Amino acid sequence: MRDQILREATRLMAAHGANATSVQSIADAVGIRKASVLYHFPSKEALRKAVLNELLYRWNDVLPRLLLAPSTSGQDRFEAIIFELMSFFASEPDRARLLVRELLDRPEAMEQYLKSYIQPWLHVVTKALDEGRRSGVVQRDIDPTAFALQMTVLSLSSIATADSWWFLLDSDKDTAKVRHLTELARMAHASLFGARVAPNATRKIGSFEANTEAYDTQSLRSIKG
Amino acid sequence: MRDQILREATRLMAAHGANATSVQSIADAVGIRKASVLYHFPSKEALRKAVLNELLYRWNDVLPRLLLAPSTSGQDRFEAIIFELMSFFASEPDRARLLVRELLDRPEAMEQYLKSYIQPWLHVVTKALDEGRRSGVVQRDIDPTAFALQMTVLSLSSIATADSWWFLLDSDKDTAKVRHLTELARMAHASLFGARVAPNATRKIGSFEANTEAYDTQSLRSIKG
DNA sequence: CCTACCGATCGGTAGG
DNA sequence: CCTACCGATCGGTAGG
Repeated sequence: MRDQILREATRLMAAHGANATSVQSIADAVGIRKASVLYHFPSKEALRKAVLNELLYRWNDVLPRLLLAPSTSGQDRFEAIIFELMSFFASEPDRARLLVRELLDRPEAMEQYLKSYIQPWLHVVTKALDEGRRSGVVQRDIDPTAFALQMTVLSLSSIATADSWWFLLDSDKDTAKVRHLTELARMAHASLFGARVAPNATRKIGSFEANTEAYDTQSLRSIKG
Repeated sequence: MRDQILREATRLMAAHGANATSVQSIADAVGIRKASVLYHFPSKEALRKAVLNELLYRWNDVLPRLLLAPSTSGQDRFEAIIFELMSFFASEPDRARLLVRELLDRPEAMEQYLKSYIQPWLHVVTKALDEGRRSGVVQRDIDPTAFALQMTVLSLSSIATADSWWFLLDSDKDTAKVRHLTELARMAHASLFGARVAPNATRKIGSFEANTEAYDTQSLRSIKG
């Protein structure tokens, strides 16, 4: 039951914001009384924090795959990191929406979360980018930390707001999503390496198309690569 | 008085969201009674729409400079468009915050706004990028419409959420802002043209530093180029 | 632009 | 996990 409350709270808070989500609306979605929700979570604030912690806990599932990977400065490594980043949000857009809302609603409170969850990851990526820059693989005039942050914000927020503007991209929602993620990956590649997309990048982008099925909870028709 | 209400409403709704901003809090900020706010604007919904329309009206100030410019496909033109885009949000971050919130809160209602205000602009930029691509100035594998959308979303949302994460970039807020905008411009350039930053791009980036003073309403110390 | 007031809903509690 | 209830605040109105 606790999990069910958490799931509905995540969905509603991602859609309308934590402030605009009443405890009553969560209770209705679960099918219980409001007082019962407040039995599992002592206050609405506690529920909000639980939702955010659950989200960041999932981030810890994906982090090790990035941090423990060998610290080479090859293109493959950077492609993999960007792929994981995009997949994390694309596979569960509510995460993206919730995070953007928290960044807007509680900037000072998010600092400690970013320090715990993003700072270490950012440090490793910055180091790898610096190496790549010295060895000439990565563009010389890049600002490694700023680049990593921008790519994170771009993945996060473009997926969070996609429901509003995908129609500008294509009348078919699935096609729009593929074009959205493909161009995102291309921009990341070009920003890092400058030149045209390498063969292996095309392979990576291809896997987005397979991954797109998990982009939304709605059932999506199969997409051909 | 109407303008004063509109100004405080914009500020509060950008900071906390329209749903979380009470008419009472706006009245308090202006220094009048709640009923007096509802004399100038018949309902909270009308006030919210007035705030959004005011914002989009300002967008119409910047649009002509982009649409009426000669439709060449040179690098200068693209640099100029991206500069206007970034300046529009950087000079008034409340705009960015408000727009991101609206995109999240009312995706279906935003469609008509995007159709009126973004679609025509997007069409022109797409055409120019297509020309540039054919003439070899712009990267061949670019998706023009998706690229223009991504750059808009990136400028918009990175400025909207910057208060949360600028400390990850630099302990000095002004320095962080300059690095943020400079890397944003570099990414746009590299995504478009692939190679290193051209001399004229450096000039453009330089003007961001002057522009940064308007980044925030807080007083900022002078930044050296 | 104000005072005074409306019903509805808010987060939360008592008590079982 | 429920019923029943709390004071506070919500958007909005009547009437001046």
